Amino acid sequence: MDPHLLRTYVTVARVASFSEAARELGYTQSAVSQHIAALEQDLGAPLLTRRPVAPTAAGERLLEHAAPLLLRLDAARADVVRMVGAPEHGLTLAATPTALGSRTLAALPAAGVTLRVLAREEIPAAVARGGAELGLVDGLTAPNDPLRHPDVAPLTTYGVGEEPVCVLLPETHPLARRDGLRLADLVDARWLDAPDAGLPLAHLRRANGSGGFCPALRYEGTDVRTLAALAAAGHGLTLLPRAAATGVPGAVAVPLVAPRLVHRTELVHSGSPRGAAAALVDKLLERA
Amino acid sequence: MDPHLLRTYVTVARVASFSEAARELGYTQSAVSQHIAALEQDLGAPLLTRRPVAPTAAGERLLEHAAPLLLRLDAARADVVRMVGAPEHGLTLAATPTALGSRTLAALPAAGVTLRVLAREEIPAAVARGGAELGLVDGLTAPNDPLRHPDVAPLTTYGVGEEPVCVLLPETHPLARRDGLRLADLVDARWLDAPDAGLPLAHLRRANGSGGFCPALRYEGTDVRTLAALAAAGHGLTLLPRAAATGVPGAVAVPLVAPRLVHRTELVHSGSPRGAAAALVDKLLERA
DNA sequence: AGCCCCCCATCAGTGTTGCTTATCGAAGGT
DNA sequence: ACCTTCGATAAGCAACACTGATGGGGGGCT
Repeated sequence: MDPHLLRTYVTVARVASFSEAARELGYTQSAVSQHIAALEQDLGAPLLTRRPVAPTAAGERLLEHAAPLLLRLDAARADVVRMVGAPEHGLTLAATPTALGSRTLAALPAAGVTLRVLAREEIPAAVARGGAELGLVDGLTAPNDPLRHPDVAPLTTYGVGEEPVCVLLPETHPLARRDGLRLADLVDARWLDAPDAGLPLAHLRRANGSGGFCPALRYEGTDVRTLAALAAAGHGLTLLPRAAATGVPGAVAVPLVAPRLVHRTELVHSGSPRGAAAALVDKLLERA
Repeated sequence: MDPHLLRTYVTVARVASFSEAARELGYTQSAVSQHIAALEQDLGAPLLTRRPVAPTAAGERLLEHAAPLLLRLDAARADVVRMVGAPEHGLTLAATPTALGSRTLAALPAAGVTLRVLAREEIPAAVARGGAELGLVDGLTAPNDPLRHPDVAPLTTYGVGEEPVCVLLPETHPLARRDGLRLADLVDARWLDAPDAGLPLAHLRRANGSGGFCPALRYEGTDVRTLAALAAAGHGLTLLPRAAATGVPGAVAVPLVAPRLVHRTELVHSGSPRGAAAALVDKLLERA
């Protein structure tokens, strides 16, 4: 179970080709073939069908393990190297679009910041790997409940703020005049599924304890304005933190009153931040 | 960052000796020395001080990563091998002592079961490694909230039951006549700290949102009767699920009424259980 | 059908790696 | 001051991992 073997295995599984994987990894096709054979012999079972190349049942299982494993490996090396190497000057911050409130933006230092907008699940990974010193993740929870992050590595998280959640509806929507909405009444509505820009429907399903919330349109970008425009145009409802939901032309933001959910954003970093990262952490926390 | 190097590194750090680690791993002292040197060169920093052998700051950091990493590696191999190998006949169940309610015990098949009582945090690891097919973990949460497990591997968990929580007090205790107790009133009481037998104080601190709950006596065994006897003898309070707290001679069990916490037990397994394990899972879930 | 091409498996060869044995310098105990 | 113990280093050897070449089997195109 050498990590190298695992790495070639996942690439082979991804590109569904030995030769292509070899090219990608800079090996010969022969080496890749031997890697897979070694893994299969080690585990005592075929992992891939050949022609077409596709994971077997055991292979699927291994895939589930391999990705987080390799991620953790990268995270470990990055974490140790980071605390050894010189504190770089630039500061990279990975965040979801909805996690970037005005307070956060105001706290950023004037220069030398790289802001990287990523999908929600990629942020802990990016911070762990060292692609970003700090991460801002948001999500839906009960007040004061921490978010659930994929546990990719030993990361530290702090809550940096909670905000009410609103449903964004077109002005013409029959419910647009309400003062507050109950989630249970919206189970059968048409929803936008925008896991990277808005708040994921999966959080809603979990909060509501049941299924429903079938998506009418799926938006795969990370641009909140587009998402809001989609909602205003009547393509479906979406949830946004209040600040992001107000002032959208053609749409109104109605607070969600039941269940009691908040839009919570958390700061995540690995180990002990240094330099500009540490300063930003302090700045964000002192007012939290 | 070969796992072999990592493994020798953690053993060296554990036993604080190159030579001793070499003996334990079946290497020569020279090999161990080279392993550590390779790691240090790879990461670009010393990981251990020599004479005495102790981890440096970077080494400490690496240690935090290494243990879960190696665990996941074992878990991956065990998981794949498990679904390939023949379904063994015996069934091994790992559980905390307080997770074993009468309902669970009644559901066990008549023969061929190995029951392994472990500390709370070891159970997910044991299930992941394949040391047990199934695990039963318990803990304190808000009603219907899932427990938080250390995320050692992709494991599946189901709730199998929730039960009221009681404070176990000596009969002579001034609060023993109460119908219910509030946690906030007990912050400054003397508590037993029995992380493996009872319910960990850390859960309490988290639920109560603050510190306090300083332990008067620490009990490191896994025997609930002893723990109850300690409480009855006045060495400190402890929390137990109602079933385990009732009928203790010399002690009374008073329900905890605020905050609303329940003793929740969850069934954890990895992948798809087969044979006797699958039967037990069904049996436990159908009545949940 | 026949042909060709692409893909994966296998084999032999080779450079590198990883472990062992042997030896040295340094620190601590007696 | 001696001896023991511990970790670092050097040299040698065996196993390993990768390369390049070759072979067999399918699918697609004509």
